[in-house]
Amino acid sequence: MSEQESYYKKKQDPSLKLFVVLTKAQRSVADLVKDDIQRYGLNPTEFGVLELLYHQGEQPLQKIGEKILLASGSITYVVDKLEKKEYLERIPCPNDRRITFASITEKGREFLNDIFPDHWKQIERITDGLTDEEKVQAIELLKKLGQNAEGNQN
Amino acid sequence: MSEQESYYKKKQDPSLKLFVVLTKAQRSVADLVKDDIQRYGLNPTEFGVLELLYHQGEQPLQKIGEKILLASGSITYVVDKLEKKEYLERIPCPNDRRITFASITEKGREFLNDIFPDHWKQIERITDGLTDEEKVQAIELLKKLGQNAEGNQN
DNA sequence: CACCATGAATTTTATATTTAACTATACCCT
DNA sequence: AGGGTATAGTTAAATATAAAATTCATGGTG
Repeated sequence: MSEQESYYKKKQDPSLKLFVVLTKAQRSVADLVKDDIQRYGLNPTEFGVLELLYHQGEQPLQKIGEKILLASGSITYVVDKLEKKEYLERIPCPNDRRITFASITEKGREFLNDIFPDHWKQIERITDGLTDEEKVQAIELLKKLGQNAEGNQN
Repeated sequence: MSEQESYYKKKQDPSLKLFVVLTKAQRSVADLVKDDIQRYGLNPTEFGVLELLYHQGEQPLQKIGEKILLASGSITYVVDKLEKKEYLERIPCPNDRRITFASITEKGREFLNDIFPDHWKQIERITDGLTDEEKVQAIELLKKLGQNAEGNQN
């Protein structure tokens, strides 16, 4: 089989196609969500950290890294930025002096309360290419795909 | 409705859930593909550019940026790197001296021919959480989602 | 108790990417 | 032809992220 034939055959392959289409869709969606978030003066990472603290309460920096998938050095960096904006504060752990908690401030909480409604509306708009039934389908498939891929990490 | 209730209600919302799950799945998959590509000494962007030239022939740098969604400054950067590795060369356009083409070299072509088979195998492995039928379903849904989101960019 | 392996956070360094400013060329248009 | 405007690519600066080295604290074990 020639190079060209081999390529055209491969382009039909569901695995490869899925990878390409997953990449593009996520990129398109993420770019629009990013535009939305930037209007509020945050980038998606900062927003993600703040959201985490809002919903799950104060966390050791370490844990934040695990949940948001960010290297420890990067955590220090974004927590610094959020602290400068006064949306969170560092709280030393009394029992274990190696540990520092990050905790959302009242200002941070109010900030999120202010922007959530419109933010959610934007996400609905951005994803309105699919009906609710299709979204549920997509969620199931993506969950399966993602969980399996994670498990493969060795 | 309290903040907490509002949050828990929102967590059920298919749009928001879809966004979260799309982000995570893509991240898991992309990380593994990245590991695969790095074994060959490239990062995903370099790989993407090279693949584009392999499949679609020489391109004005400008066009590469449009197709890969990369700012013009970044194009210069990755094309420089690929040129240093001798996987591509710059070719000035004779008709329009503003334009420079990037063209894959023989070395670059051989390189991709060497790695494609295993690369495809890896992608199959990474996506094997879904059956072929599910992949086809997911492709349709993601295509629809992505195209619609792109259209929203105004 | 003293030592050492581990773990958490920071610091530093490297890499990737975007944005903005700049240069050169081409096109238009009267 | 000349002047204005748009386009391609590069350069430089700013930002984001990852990777590696460093510091400090803890807990276990000989």
